[in-house]
Amino acid sequence: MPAPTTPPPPPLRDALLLAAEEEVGERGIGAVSLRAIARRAGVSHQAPGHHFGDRNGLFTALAARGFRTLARRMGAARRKTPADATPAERVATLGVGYMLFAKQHPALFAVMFRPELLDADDPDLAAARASAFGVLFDEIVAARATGWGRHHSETALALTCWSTVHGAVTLWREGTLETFFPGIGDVQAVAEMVTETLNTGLAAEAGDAAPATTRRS
Amino acid sequence: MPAPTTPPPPPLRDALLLAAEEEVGERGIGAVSLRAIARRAGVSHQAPGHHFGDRNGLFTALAARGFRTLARRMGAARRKTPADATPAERVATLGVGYMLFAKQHPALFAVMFRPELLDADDPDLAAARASAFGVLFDEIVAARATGWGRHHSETALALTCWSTVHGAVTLWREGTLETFFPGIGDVQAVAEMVTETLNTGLAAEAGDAAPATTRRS
DNA sequence: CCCGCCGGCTTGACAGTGTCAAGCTAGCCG
DNA sequence: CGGCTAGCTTGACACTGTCAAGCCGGCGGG
Repeated sequence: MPAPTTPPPPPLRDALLLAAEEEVGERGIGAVSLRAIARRAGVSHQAPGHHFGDRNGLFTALAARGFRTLARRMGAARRKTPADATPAERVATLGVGYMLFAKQHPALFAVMFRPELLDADDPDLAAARASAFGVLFDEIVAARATGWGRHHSETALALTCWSTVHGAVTLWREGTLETFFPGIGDVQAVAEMVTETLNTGLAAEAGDAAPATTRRS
Repeated sequence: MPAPTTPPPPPLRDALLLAAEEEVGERGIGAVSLRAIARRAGVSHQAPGHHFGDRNGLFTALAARGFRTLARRMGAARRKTPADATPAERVATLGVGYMLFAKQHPALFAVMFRPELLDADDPDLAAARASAFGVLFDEIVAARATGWGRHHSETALALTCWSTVHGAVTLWREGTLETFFPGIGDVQAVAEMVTETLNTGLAAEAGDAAPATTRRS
């Protein structure tokens, strides 16, 4: 009874998703068409429609795949952080991982947060998205249990951290950051800057003589 | 010599931009077409092309208009803050204004940050965008001069604040926030939550007995 | 053995799209 | 009065997403 419900998925499905990712990466999300994807995969113009129903169906499947690899990537990043890392560092590592993912898989990231391309109520997409977010949320809950950000609700912490990295990488992708902060550098630099600023706290410094620092060394 | 370079712009231009905004608001950014905009404005299918060159030309003009009203709105919000407000409050007010703008003008906001719809090197768009960002940046520089966030560069502060509010409102618009934080409330509530969390500082609390607070009362 | 069926994919058609090219018309200047 | 130009229309074309029907090879039951 390995998988009576899902017989081995036809390889064409995966080939189409791969072709879609490549096409988005080359032409850009605004100029991609189902027919071009089909051409790239070497099949008929309607093959995507056959497998995914319609346009949104294909992009939904692609986004779900994106959320799954994001979850995997963040999980791996978390596992690789040294055991003696501070809670702030652990959360920051996850944030940097989030932003690096967006750089390494621009086509996936472009689709994942474009609601008009997605079936909002697709259960597979919802599950994939939840699993990715769960990695972040679990880490924040664990960090808060050690005192980090303990004066805020878990909701407020997760919301703010996620918003910051998501906003930063979104603006970076558009080239907006490079326009307003010339020479600001790569995503890595941007990521470290925002995570450090967020972690250190702003208002607290106005009254303190020494800044509360994030790094141990 | 009032305006020898720009003769009074034909009213149809404005009518088309208005029709475009309405159309985006109703059908959504993904389903809007030049022909539908022309129909709504009661003109021929090629009138938009005549005035704006092509699809991106129209959306670029619309985005520029959006950045101008955003700049105006943030300027007004800044002028309305009480004279005895703390620097942190002044910056937070601007952030909340940014997010409220996105709620009140969803169609404009949708176009403003969608690079594949815009002519990246349009000077009018660049100027409008810079003026909006300038309001935020000036406020942050002024706040930092009083000690707020003084251990960070102006770049780091502006980048982090902007990223946070931009990310929060982006995620909110997609409905993602309501999915993961059910009952989190309106943009206003989200905005106050992230600005307060950002202002208070996280890591600082791990070592301090009392939280560094943002509010005076 | 053969016949029908069914999943996987193709072919054909259609309305709708963005854009190029040419045409129209009203108002102005000489 | 003749021609020019700005502002808009009309016509055409290639391309898109999607609906409908068709093809075909392998499988199970008689």
